Amino acid sequence: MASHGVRGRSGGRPTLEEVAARAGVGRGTVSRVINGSPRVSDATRAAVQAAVAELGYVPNTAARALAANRTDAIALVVPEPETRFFAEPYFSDMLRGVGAELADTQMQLLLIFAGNDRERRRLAEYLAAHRVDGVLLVSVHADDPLPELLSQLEIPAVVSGPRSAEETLTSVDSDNYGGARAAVEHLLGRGRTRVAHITGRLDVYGARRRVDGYRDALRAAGHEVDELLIESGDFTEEGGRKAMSALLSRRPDLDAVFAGSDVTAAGARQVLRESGLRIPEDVALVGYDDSAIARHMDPPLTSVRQPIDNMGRAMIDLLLTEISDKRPSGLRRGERRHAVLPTELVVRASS
Amino acid sequence: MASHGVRGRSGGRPTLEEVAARAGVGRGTVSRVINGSPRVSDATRAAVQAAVAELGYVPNTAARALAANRTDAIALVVPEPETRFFAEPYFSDMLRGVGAELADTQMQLLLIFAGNDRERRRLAEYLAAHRVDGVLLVSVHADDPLPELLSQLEIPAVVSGPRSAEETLTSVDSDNYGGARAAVEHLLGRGRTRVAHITGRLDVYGARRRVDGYRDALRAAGHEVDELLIESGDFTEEGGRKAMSALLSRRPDLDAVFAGSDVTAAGARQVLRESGLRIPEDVALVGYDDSAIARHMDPPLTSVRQPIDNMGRAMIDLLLTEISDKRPSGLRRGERRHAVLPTELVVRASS
DNA sequence: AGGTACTGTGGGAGCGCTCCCACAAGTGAT
DNA sequence: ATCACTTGTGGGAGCGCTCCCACAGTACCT
Repeated sequence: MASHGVRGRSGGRPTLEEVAARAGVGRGTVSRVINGSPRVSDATRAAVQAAVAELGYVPNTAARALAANRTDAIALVVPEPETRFFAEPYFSDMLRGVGAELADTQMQLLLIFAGNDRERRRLAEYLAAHRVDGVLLVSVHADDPLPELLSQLEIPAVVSGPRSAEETLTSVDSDNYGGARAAVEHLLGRGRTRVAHITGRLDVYGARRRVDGYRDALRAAGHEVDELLIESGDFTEEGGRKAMSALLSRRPDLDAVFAGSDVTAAGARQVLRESGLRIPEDVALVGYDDSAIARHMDPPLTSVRQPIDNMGRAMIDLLLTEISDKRPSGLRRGERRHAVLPTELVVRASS
Repeated sequence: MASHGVRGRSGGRPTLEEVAARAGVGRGTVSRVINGSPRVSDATRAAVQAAVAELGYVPNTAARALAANRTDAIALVVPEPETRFFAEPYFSDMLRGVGAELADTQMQLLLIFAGNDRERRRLAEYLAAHRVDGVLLVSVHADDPLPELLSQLEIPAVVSGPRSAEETLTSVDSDNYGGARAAVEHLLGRGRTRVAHITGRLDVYGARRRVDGYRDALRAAGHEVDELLIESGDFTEEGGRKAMSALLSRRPDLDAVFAGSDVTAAGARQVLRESGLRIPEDVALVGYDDSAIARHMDPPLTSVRQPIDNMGRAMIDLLLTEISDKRPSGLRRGERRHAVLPTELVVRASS
């Protein structure tokens, strides 16, 4: 009878029960101490902590997860192939912020790629098994079924880069509107009067917000918006080249360009050079993202920096709130939250 | 009484018991089907599978982990800061291999950085809590306490790049000896007779093996080893420059250089150029790693490619075997294993 | 006929925790 | 003295699974 279920005993690790015995208290009390409940007297707490230290007690995560119905893990879902993940600094910055914010939590971060169908199916299973308490979604496409799945499964989730102004998921974004506005105001402040804009992909909400910022900056400064100075791009270098050519043929007298991304700006720069225009003497150029390209361009590119790591931190913040809001059975506190973080204009030689 | 412990019920997910009831069998039988035990009749299996499908049953990982004393998760531990992880293609290649090999398993991969003391402490706690069934260690330093901790906790582990010929952990490595030997034989085959070698950091086992390969290739071809043609480097570009200068001053008549890494080769190349020596006409150059540098160098660099993604696959393979060897209580089958994967010489214009 | 073996199955016990009810003891208002 | 709280504590029940023992049924030897 004594030697009945010695089977598992997970490598002889001490259990809550043993700690309780050692400290001369009940199981519940040890649990309370471990979980930081305030309803424990100081003396008892000290005794329990001593026992924990002596025995080298470490809670069994699986048992906790089973009893409490939570996993203490959250997933960072990257809906891109791994290659892109490594190539774009966006993700590593994001990961850094997320990691930092999570460091003094006991939450575990899982990195999950969902770049192809197979991986997406696996992710769906994973979520169906409720193996995480919450999900961080970086850059979702407008038609992605994932958000729907998440709310169906009632899994808390936070998305970076909302899909629209009516985003249903809690979201974190940088201030695209404000960033664009600051960029244009900077150009106007430098005495430029005919500021063009090469947009990003307009099915991306953030790109549309940048256009809004561009327009409002002009209006606020008393200029009227010349639609011929707006040309849509797609975030790529090639798109930047095409758009720049179009703009130059329509408005050869333009004296500044605000590009939707640094890469786009790089494309625009090529065309400007080929047209014999000097940067910034003839045409000032401003990009967006403040990526490595911006720093290494000739001349160095003025650009709008997004606080990506802080976005990561904010995402964790919101997610943890959602998770704990959900915990006390049923009733949900707080509304859908949308955090918008300020951007910063980094002025360099191109403007 | 009926509504007693409805508390958790994890979002109303069906349980094993419910599947059993639906299929008209016992709990044990369902468990057997789920876990692919062969001791189930075909008819019963079909009935259970139908019930599983109808109910949309997904096993509860926590319960399984608790009962079976395993986690179905393994950790990929990167003993470097995150920045390095993103910067070096080594890790992304490794991750790709690991991911691919794990794809048709139900094992979950955790990526854990242990670049600073804080992270290392966190990792230690993590391992102490036995939150993973096994650990993949990529590139351990000779004095790292991690291997010791792992064997103390009896956690299966596989390391890439053994620390010595007596590595105690199961290891996977590429054939440094063979790769070096092939490189040197290639140079000799091209008619070079005075082949120098700039080594890697000699506290790294793989670098020492490359020196062995270099020596043996020369001897096998009937040359004797000229110690003045060997200069130690440290895998860096600066180290390559210094070593090359030293070699040139000692042996101005050398006609080939085998460098310990592509980066080292890049350093050597600079010095050769500055000395007015042409590559490959005057001096042939071969690197190691076949990194992006090699392809983009002028002239493109002949280099030894390591099958990093396959190393990742092999590591998973070995780790899974260790884990399952450990499972059936106590007795360990098989010895410490050391896999060595073949390298490939990629010939380009520099030799 | 009796043994011995194997196949397939049901279900008890137990994994280590959290949750919550019960209850003792103390505190203050009535 | 009584009631009503509050604070601190113990421990039962239960989370959903796996493991393993027990046992019925069948098959194949002596």
